[in-house]
Parts: sequence; structure tokens; C-alpha cells
Amino acid sequence: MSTSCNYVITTLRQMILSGELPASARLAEIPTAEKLGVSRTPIRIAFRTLEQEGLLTKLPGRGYEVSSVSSADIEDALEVRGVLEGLAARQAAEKGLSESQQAELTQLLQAGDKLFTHDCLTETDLEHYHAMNRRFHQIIIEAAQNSAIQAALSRNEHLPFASVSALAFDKNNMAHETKRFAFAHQQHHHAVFAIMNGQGARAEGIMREHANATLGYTPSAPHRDSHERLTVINQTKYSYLIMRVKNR
Amino acid sequence: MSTSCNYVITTLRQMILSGELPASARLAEIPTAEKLGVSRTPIRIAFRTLEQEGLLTKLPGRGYEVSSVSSADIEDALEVRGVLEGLAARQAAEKGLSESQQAELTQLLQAGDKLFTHDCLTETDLEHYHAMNRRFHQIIIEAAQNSAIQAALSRNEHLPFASVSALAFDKNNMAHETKRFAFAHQQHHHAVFAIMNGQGARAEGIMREHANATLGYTPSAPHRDSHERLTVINQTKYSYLIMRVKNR
DNA sequence: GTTTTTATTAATGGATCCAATAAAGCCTAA
DNA sequence: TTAGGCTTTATTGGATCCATTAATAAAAAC
Repeated sequence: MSTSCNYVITTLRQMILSGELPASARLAEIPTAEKLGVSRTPIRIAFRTLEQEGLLTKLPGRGYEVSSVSSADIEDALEVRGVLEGLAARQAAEKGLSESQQAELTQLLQAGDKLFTHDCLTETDLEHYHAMNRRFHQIIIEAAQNSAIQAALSRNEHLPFASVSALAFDKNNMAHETKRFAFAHQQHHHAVFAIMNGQGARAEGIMREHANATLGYTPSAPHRDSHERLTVINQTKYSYLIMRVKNR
Repeated sequence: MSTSCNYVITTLRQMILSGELPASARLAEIPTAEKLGVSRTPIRIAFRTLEQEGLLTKLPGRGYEVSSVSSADIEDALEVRGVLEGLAARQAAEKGLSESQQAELTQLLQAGDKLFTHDCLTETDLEHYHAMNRRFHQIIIEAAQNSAIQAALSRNEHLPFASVSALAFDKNNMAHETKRFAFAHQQHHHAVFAIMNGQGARAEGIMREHANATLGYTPSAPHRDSHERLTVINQTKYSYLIMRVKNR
């Protein structure tokens, strides 16, 4: 699974997330191989990998198709993320944080505080917040010292709109979004306080609820087929910055 | 991923679980292909699949090795299973059971009650209990109508001693084990009662705690390297009946 | 005697080739 | 004209071949 394979997986993943390959689009091995200029071998491996990630669905005898992700699927995935990160926070509280974890979490919280002195975040601010947010969640999960949590989350990691690495925001309403992220940041503060004081159950509850902050407590999470559309911008290896845009 | 692939995956999985391939055993493509009488292609796919399942670990440039599963790994996996099945029970309570789910759960509980009129279960009884137990957990997860739970559990499903499909018991102490399973069966009763009466939080708590019943509330879960050894007997496609035996 | 460099071997990753199967379209018969 | 069967084509699954890389061992030099 070297260069060729990774190239195919990354390219296909991006094409799916960007909407270039829409839901229900059929993917056959030979046309895909020709389009990407590689042989069928890495394509096969990539298809299987993306199927595991939940981005592709196997059609018996007819190749694969791009999975349709409904808003219900996203809500389900967020519930699961909530209980798993809740468990991580509780175990982190029970096992205690290392010196370096305490230091880095404190530093991340301070960096966030500095960001939220402004009333309205810029897109650059958001990128900083996004990086900080990802690292924050990563530390909590590491601190749980529970390999099974990481494994169970791996599936969710690749579901674009439910991933820890996803951050959805409405570009046209940045003042409101700033308040939303400031609230999420307060949740981070409380979670760290609970963990550092050995309040496992409280930490668990906060992180479980915090999962709902990802899509912004919208009554029904918007998805590709609704009147609003979520678009992935600024995708790095495993992180998505998502912008909410109006259809047409 | 047709006959050949499935044959290789199934065979390797069984060889790992039975201990024929011990932890840390190295697996290279060519010798494995020759031993199983297939080409390298299905072997490659099988290795990747088993890596995803957590049974194999990739060695950079040196193929794969059989993953070592520590007792801590098993406890971790059980914690994760607990929160996920807890979530499933809560959502089942919130969404309600269908007529057929109610009927089947009731029937499964009655069948269990009948089993536990005896003071000491036979091995045949245990097989019946095992089948009943698996179906019970399956229905709860289906009733949650949350696809992400199933996906998140799939990794655990293949970890032999933490799977829903695993049932460990000590053959030399069947009277005690009978009491243990009778207690687990009581938990089933309470979980169903809670779900049917819309008590989501209670159902969640019961099922979360119930995950610990799998390995029998032992102070430290025994694993392959301890003085006691868990052996997989009676392995069907995705179910393991595990017997606790003394080493040597 | 030890260390470093080079050569050889083995093992993985990628490409192409072959076979088997399934689907679709066309032709024939009723 | 319609339905059923047959043929052809397309697509996946499996095998083999080729190249690249890494590791180990041996030889030479310090």
C-alpha cells in the first residue's frame, strides 16, 4: 500500500467529498484505472479500503457505488462519537493526565481564549481554531489509553460530516458562528477541568454532549441533498474544513 | 472477494484464534500462499482485511505478524462494547420496539428462564444459552436503528474474547458458571423491561454494565499468556464458544 | 579484530494476462 | 408482436511476471 495505492485512495476520497463523484455514482475498476493512470491492482485495494471507510458500497457483480450519506446517518455517527469520546474523557479522568498532556491542554485552551477575544472570527482564525480543536480531541483520546476507542472511531473518522476532524460553519453568518464556537470552547474548558479533578462522570457527560457542537445544534443536520449543501474546503490528509453554502 | 478470498480469510482467522498461529508469528505472502494453495492476490487482500479486524499487524517491509492481544486490550474492548450497546439500548428505548422484536425478545427470555430452572447447566445447555444470548444482543442493536453502532462494533466483533459472540466459561466449575449466566440473564430481563417502558437511561446503564458479564467479572481477565488459557471451541462463522482450560 | 561497504537474495508493490461469470442485446420461434 | 433462449461482451477475480527496495551476509579495509 505504497505511493500508488495512497494516491488512488486520497484522490478518490477527495473526489467523493468534493462532490465530483456524487452519491450513487457507479465506479468500475477499468475506467477508474485508466482515468487515474494506474493499473487495476491499486484500484482494487483502494475500493476495498474506501468500502471499509463507508464511502463506497459494493454492488454485487457491478463494482462499487458512492455511498449515500443521509442526515440520519450523520446524526447516528455523531451519537456514536459522543459516547466514545465520553468514554475517553472518563477514562482520562480515571487514569490521570501526564505532565505534558496537562501542559498542552492548558496551552491549547489559552490559545483558544485569545482567539475568542474578537467578536467575529475570520476564516484564518477558524483554521487556527480547527487545528486547536483537532489536537484537543486527539489528546483526550490518547489520555484514555484505550486502543479500542481509537479503533472504533476510525470508521467515523472518514465520514466527512461526523468526523472529529470536521468543522462545519456558515460563512454568511460568522458572528453567530463565532458565538457557537465560543460555546464549544467553553465546553472544552469544563471538560479539562473535570478531567484534571478526577470527575470522570462529569467529563463523560460534557464530551458526550459536546459531539453535538460539530454540526452546530441544527434541528436537522443539513446534508448534500437538502436545500443547503455542505462543501469540503481546505482538506488536508485527515482533516476537513467544511463550509455551508446555499445550493445554486 | 469471492471463494478464494473468503477461504483464506476464514482459514487464517481460525488458525489465529485456535492458537495454531501464535501471537507475534510472522506471516509473509509467498509462504502463506504456498501453504494454502492459492496465489498471492487473495493473500494480500486477506492480510489487509485481517489487519483491519485487528488480528494482524503490519511490519513495515517485513509482511505482517499476528497481533498480541493483552488482557488490557480485552478490557478496553469490553468498555467500548459496553458504551456502544448501552447507546443501542437507550436508542431502542427511545424509538420503541417493533411488534416482532417485542415478541422475539419475550420468547428468548422465556427460553432462558426454562434453561435456568436447572441448578447446573450442561454444555449443551450452554450452547443454547449462547445462541439465545447472541440473538438477544443482535435484536437490541437492530432496534436502535443506528447504522453507526453496527459499524463501530464491527472491529470488536472479530476480537475473539471481547466479541458479543464470545462466551467464556470454566468447564471445571459449571455450578458457579451457571450462577454467573443466570445473573447475566437477569440483566437481560431488566434491560428488556427498561426498553419496553421507555426507560432509556436505565436501559443504557444496564447494558453498559452487562458487557462485563462476558468474561465473568474476573479481577483480571485471563488471556493466552497467563497461567490460564482461553481456547476457542465450536467456532462457527461469527460465533465463538470459549472454554477456560488450564495450561499444560 | 572490528567496522564499513558492497553484493546478493528475498519479499513486497504494481502491471498484465487469463478465466469465469453475469448481464444485456439480438435473433428466432410461437 | 412478444417471449424465450442464445450469443456476445463487459467486468470482476485469480495468477503470474517484473521491478524496486530493504535486509543480511560476506568480504575488504582500517
